[in-house]
Amino acid sequence: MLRSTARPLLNSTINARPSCREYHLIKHGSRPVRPGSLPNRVCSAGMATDCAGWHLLGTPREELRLEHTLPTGQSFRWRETGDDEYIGVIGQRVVQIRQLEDDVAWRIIGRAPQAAEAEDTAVLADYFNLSTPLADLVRTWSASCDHFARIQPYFQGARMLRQDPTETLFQFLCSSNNHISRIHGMVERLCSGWGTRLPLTRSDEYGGPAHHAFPTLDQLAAVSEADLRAAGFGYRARFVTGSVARLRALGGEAWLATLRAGPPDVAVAALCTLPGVGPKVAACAALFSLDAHALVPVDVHVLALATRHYLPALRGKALTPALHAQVQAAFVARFGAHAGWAHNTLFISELARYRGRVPGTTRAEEVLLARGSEVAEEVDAGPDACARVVGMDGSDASTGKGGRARRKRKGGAASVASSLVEEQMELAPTTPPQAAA
DNA sequence: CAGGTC
DNA sequence: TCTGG
Repeated sequence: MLRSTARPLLNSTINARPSCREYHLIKHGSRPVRPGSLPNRVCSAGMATDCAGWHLLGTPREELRLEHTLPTGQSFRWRETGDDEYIGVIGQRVVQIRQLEDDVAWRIIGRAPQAAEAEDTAVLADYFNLSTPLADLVRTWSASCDHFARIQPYFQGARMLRQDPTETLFQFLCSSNNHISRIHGMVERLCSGWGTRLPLTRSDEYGGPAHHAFPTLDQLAAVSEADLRAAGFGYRARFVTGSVARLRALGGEAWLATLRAGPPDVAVAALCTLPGVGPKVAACAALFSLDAHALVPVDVHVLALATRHYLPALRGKALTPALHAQVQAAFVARFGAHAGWAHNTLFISELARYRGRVPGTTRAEEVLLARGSEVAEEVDAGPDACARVVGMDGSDASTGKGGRARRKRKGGAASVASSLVEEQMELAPTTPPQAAA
């Protein structure tokens, strides 16, 4: 399942690293990690066990930052277990992973019996999509978009994962009309309730909860709608049971995997035939698991940033399938074949927890981040360098029809102004990007 | 009260 | 139409 047939698993950076070397720069950001909290040495696959099983991924910080990749909404299978450290499940393996100053260390702490140790390195490289050089792409995106260039240094290493298709589809079935925290719980209950338990191999060092593989389609077929409602799925319970049935009729996991080889629009169309799967969920599943690197899942936040920077004429419009397509086209026109990856960095920069991280953000943008795009002109009419319509014939864009005339916001300019003050006060002190130098 | 799909 | 924040 995790075996890649479409591309080589490793890049030269990974292969070229030393087999076993000392940790030199054991730091988190600017804080040194206390001695003894990390193993003395790390090893490549197959080395002796005195290295405590740790390996280096070989990814400098421009290529992978865990905090921008694991807890930012593309997977709900990771739990933060420490400062810049996570435990999660990749396929049949329980993985402990830790951010270092200019690399990432990992080790396997549990596995199914059939998960061979010899495959560990390849499985990790595949999951983290290491054959795609993020830093090179970032340079081209920064040249194409001033807004991207400005925010990107604060969100380095926001890498797209290459997750299992079935797992990804059901994770994002849960995501519709829902928030990250709740999705996390639903996915966890799905796995612990019906997935195969993965035995720990280092139980002496780990006292946390048990870990489970994501349930197979056959295991999911045994789950009733009532089970799922009891597990807190709400009306999505029927989406899950319905999609399980339809998926099995179509050929199960193997059929889903064939979508990787075909064009992205075919994958999206196929996914949209499943109950509970619309354009957004389909784009998530395709981008996060089916190698559809150009796809952009358009939710309300992505729509907001797109109208702000690329498609001002769409301001105030509803998120219809046609609009979804327009935003998708604008992203591809600007960012190219890996537009979905570029969108990922932009999406993260919009998350509430990162608000205020980019210094010099205009007052208008702060209001927009908090309130949506409708009030932009009331506060700051300054045009952004990116705010040009891209990849459209201009039929609707030039007229602005249906755009700013319809403001359905609650509260007028006065409330905007007062919220501005609140916003400014809430802003965190401007922290420089940790690796801008 | 936010948040995609039917 | 569900439920956590």
